[in-house]
Amino acid sequence: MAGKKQFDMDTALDAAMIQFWRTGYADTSIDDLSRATGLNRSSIYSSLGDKDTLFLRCLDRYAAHYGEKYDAALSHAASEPLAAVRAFFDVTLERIADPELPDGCLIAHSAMAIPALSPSIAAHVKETFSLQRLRLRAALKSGRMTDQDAEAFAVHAAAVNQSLAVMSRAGASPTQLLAIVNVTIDALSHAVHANTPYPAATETSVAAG
Amino acid sequence: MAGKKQFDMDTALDAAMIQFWRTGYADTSIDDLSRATGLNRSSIYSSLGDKDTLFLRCLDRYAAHYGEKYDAALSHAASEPLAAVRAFFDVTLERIADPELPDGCLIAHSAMAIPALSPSIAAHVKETFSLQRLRLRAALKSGRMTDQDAEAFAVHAAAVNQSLAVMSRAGASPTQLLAIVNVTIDALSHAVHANTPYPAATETSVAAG
DNA sequence: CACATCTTGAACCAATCAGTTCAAGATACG
DNA sequence: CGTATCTTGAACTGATTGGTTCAAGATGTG
Repeated sequence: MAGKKQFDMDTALDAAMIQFWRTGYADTSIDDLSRATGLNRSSIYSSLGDKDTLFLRCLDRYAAHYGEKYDAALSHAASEPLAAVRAFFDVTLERIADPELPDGCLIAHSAMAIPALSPSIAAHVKETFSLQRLRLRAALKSGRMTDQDAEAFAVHAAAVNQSLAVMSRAGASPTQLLAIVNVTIDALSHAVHANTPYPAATETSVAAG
Repeated sequence: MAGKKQFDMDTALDAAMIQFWRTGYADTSIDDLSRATGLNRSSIYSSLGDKDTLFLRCLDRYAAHYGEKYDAALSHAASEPLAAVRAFFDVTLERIADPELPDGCLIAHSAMAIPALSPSIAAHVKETFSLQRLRLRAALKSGRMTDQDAEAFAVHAAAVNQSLAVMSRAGASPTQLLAIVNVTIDALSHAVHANTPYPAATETSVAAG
């Protein structure tokens, strides 16, 4: 088989990304990637680059793909901040619930491995984390929230969001993951209502159904 | 050098634990452990066991050491639930702030790596996570909190607690880590006060100083 | 058919991995 | 001193790592 493009680049990159996502940088060998993509060992090097280059591409691909989804979820934060943050978390919860995809999170896993990763990859991971926080902060600011509260809730929500990845790997049930999120949403609800001229504070239980 | 004990077992185990803690199971070689403990390669095998055995011992050591600290922090949860949970998080925050110790968290890192770990180690990690949740749940139940809320806040607090490890590795500042915790404490405060016969609800800002 | 292009598999390299073995040396005790 | 006990360093095995090279074969185009 040769002549012209023998494989779909997007499909191959997705397969590599999912492999890194599932087992992380350290526990993924070139042979694993070869098996996952269906590409030959030498084809990977010629088409996808060496391990570090490929990992960076997968990192960017992951960040871009879910970054778009997070952005879309938060897009109506100005009018409906609570629903927007709820939608934000739903992106992660649905991803975890999808049996086609690994649980965990490529970015969180990479962050944990930073002391063992190359400086350039580590910088990339930190950048991605920072972007997530800024994404949330901008959304919360666009809603009715003070700068201070937006800053605090943004970093909190970013932390809780990636904690879902760890908890899912540790065996937490979908119900428990939802409970984790609900506490945060509830806290956000109080903060939002505190800044609202209308005193609309209906106490809702935080426990997950 | 021979005759009788040439090294302190506790010191060696601590050194091995810290090495695993810093770089995780996959990125820690026997040579790394040899360097970290100061013990010879063959001494590690004869005294500390093979890599899996040693890792399990370090996992248990870590869980026991910080488990005690978490228990102590939560011990006065019945009378002061808010302060107890605050103290619980402080155990983690102080550990992260300690320059002698790695940031991150051995358990969280191991949980992330579960798909690549042996089943017995994976089970051990999940067990440790479960224990942490139960520890928090018991403490919250001993305070003025419904079973439902205690369950929800327990899993939320466990998630937020380990998220601090990931966020610290991702470059979050101590101020940001505190902000993450403050949102949770604030949410807990609302839930506790909601169940209190006295309506003592002073709205405190969630932003970290 | 012939040529150029691309992919493939396999062989190969040096480094590192976990794990074992063992003679040499240092100590404690009789 | 002599002997038993323990630790040590180093050598070694076999497997795996990331990475490279290249001849063979399959394809599209002229």
